[in-house]
Amino acid sequence: MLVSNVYSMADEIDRWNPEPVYLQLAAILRGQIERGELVPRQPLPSESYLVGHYGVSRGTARRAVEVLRDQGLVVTIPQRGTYVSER
Amino acid sequence: MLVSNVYSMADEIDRWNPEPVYLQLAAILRGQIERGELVPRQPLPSESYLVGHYGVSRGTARRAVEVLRDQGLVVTIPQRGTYVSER
DNA sequence: GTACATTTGTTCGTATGTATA
DNA sequence: GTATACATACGAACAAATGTA
Repeated sequence: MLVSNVYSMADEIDRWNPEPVYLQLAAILRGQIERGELVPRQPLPSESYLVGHYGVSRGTARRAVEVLRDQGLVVTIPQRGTYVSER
Repeated sequence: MLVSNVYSMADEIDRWNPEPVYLQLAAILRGQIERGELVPRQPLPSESYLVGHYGVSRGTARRAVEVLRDQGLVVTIPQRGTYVSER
């Protein structure tokens, strides 16, 4: 079959995974960007969405976004939102 | 010369100093209060600032501030900040 | 123009787990 | 065993700017 044998991440937080939750979430979002599910110039899910959808605290969500920001994948505009970087 | 021969603390944590880090940090902040660098009714540096500036964990920063609070040098207002006491 | 909701920024309280001296 | 220290993670509250009805 034509399905990739590299199974995609479930896009869920695994509480048994020793990897910190904020890094797991950063990896999930990074994957969505790389797969084009999150598009440049489009807003990232808000912090409160991440909180509700992934079941993490706001601090953890913020930290995940911070990782992506440090990697240049997203840009945050205060009081507006965080957007996927161009390029 | 007129410079005091009591050398001021470098306002840095000394990892070789057997004195606990939280007590060193408390002493640094106490010195800043006594020298008037931190003024009554003005906010103390935030926990996150102390974490970043002195390279300590949040728990350690909190313990340092706790010491000052126990000594009546500062007052903490929940969700607001910690302030240098008057008097 | 006003009121409200949304979103990020910031701060504080608390708890757990791990490591080290 | 105790004290110290760090990293992680939860929750809560308030401020400020923005967008919209």
